[in-house]
Amino acid sequence: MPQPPAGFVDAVLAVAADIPPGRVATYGDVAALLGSRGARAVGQVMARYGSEVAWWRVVRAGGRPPTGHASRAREHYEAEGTPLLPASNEDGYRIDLAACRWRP
DNA sequence: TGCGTGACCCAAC
DNA sequence: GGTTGGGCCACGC
Repeated sequence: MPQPPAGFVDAVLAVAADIPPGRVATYGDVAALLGSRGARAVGQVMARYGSEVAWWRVVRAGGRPPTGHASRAREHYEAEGTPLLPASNEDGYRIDLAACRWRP
């Protein structure tokens, strides 16, 4: 594992680690908790350091899984009992934010 | 110091 | 219901 992340990165990972199993938070929510609107910056952090946290608990607005990782994320959701809903998109599903959206 | 990048978000057509 | 374009932010070179 790389050296300890910088301030913003550490904050993002801390929030991700704070999300309890079976619940999820959106990138925008995580950014808002950090006092910033850099949802993309959060995605950058997850892309680089996501391997060390429950990245699947951080999803996009609308309950869609991270781009290019829908398949792996789905297995974690089913394993943790996260409520999913059927969808006609390529991922074939979406997360039920109304039921499992986490807020501090 | 400055520009390009990205697991994004929202409003509009 | 889907696609398009613009905006925001932190990071790396």
